[in-house]
Amino acid sequence: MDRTRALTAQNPNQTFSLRRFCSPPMSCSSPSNSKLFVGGMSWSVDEKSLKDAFSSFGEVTEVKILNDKAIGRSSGFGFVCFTNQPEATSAKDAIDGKALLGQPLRISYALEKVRDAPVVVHRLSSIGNGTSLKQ
DNA sequence: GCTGAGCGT
Repeated sequence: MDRTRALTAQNPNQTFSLRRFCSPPMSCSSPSNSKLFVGGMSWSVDEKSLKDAFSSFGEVTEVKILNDKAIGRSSGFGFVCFTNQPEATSAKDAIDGKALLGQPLRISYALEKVRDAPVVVHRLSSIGNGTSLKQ
């Protein structure tokens, strides 16, 4: 009669796979190009280290590491450009989550930062409107 | 022997 275990609606042993399911490229994974954003690495990582780590998965054509803005801390995030997208994706999926110099790295697709002006007016050569007939 | 999110001239 005595149930040693009360049938509670919740089982303490039921582990819910509450893992991050933001993996599917349906959220914000819009790899415009083989540009990858590397961050979360130690503030002592160099470009050659990242390039060496990324070049192991593909040919890295662009490697850039930026430094902080105000405090001027060591560089903690950077950008890596591959010659191909599959290589970048492979490297991202491979290095992303790993630890470099003892710190976990965070790799994501870099935002297409246009260094040119966001507005391309390129001058309007339609001033005369074509029919400049002045009667 | 520092401090840990974010996207570059």
